[in-house]
Amino acid sequence: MPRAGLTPDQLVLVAAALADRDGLDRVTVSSVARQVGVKPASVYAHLDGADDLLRRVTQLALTEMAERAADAVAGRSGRDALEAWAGSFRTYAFAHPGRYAASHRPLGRTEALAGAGPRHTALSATILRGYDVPEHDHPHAVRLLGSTIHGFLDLEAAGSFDHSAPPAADSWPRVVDALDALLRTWPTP
Amino acid sequence: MPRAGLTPDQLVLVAAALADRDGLDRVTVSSVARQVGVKPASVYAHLDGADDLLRRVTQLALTEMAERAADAVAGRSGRDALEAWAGSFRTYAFAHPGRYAASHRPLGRTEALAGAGPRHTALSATILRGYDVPEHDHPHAVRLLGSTIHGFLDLEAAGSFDHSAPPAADSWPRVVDALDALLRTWPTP
DNA sequence: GACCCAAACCTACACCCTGTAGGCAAACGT
DNA sequence: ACGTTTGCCTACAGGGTGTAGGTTTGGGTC
Repeated sequence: MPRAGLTPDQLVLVAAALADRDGLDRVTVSSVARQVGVKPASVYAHLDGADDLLRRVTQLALTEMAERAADAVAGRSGRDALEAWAGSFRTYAFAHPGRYAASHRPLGRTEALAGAGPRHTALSATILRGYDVPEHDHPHAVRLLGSTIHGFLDLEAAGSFDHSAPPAADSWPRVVDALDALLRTWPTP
Repeated sequence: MPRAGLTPDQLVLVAAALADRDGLDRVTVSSVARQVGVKPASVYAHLDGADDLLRRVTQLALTEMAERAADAVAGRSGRDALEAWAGSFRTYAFAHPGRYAASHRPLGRTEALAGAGPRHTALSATILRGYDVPEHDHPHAVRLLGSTIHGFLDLEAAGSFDHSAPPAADSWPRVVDALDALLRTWPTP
């Protein structure tokens, strides 16, 4: 019986590919083992079980999204930056639906702070720098942006927009428009 | 062995209660059977398996949410209506986290149209009636509202706001403010 | 009131996934 | 060449899904 030469990172990449192809719920220790031609028990030597596997896929997705978002924002500001930033998430969600779904899984405080979380925070701050939102409202504005973008992509992926016209793709630019308008005329109570 | 007198609706209520108490992922044919004091196989006489069970919980949640939202909006308009409408979802999400999670599960076209979907659509239309959004932009506006509210509640439930100040509850009114402002000054490209 | 039948619930089973224990063999260092 | 470590294995326990087929229960019928 030849050795497959497994590594945790390789297994995580396989799991991510499987998530994108078959859906996140089909990612199991067994399916990953099958995919790499190994028995399930062997996987446990490299990963701490199913939870650990999924947590790592989540981290991978968050990291990849932060990279792509940073690339998209680079050299842009204001509305351009917002559009590119939001668009990078949508592109990623389409290209990697399983990874994107994984990115929503709750993480512990430690993992969240150790992973790509801070990079996402920094990127949001970059976006806001192009607008006149008061400093102390930044957390609210960041949460608003995150909520709207996440909500839209989540509902779009779930097919919630499929039952009414027009196509979801038509609404996306309007949603980005709306967020831009909102940041330009940020309401203070 | 006395009869338990199971009905599909009763099993779905048990499943919903289980979802709220233990999390949606703990809702299985087996756990529901255990809860009502019956063997798993017996449940299959009343439901078409795990998928059917979860689909029915989804429908239940959507229906309950439509009812509460309708109650909240009744007699209000404009900003008041928006606030009450959005608030009803948040209240529901807190009171019934498992049901709320179930409400996100994708439904087939037929089920979506047969269930509470149209009632939610009608309610959204009621909200928009209090603002001057052009008729042909209504779908976009509805999607924006839905995306932001769903996104916020989803991220809040996942604990994504727990790692930064201030508490998520502080951001909620600001998000509703923002949506109100947006609908009042709806941007047309 | 006895009887019959359909429904409700059961046992038993096959299959898949998780996770642990312990075995064998390949690769590595000396 | 020879241990030792490491990688992958088999075997198994435990739990979930779903099916097949048996048994009991309770309501309708005469």
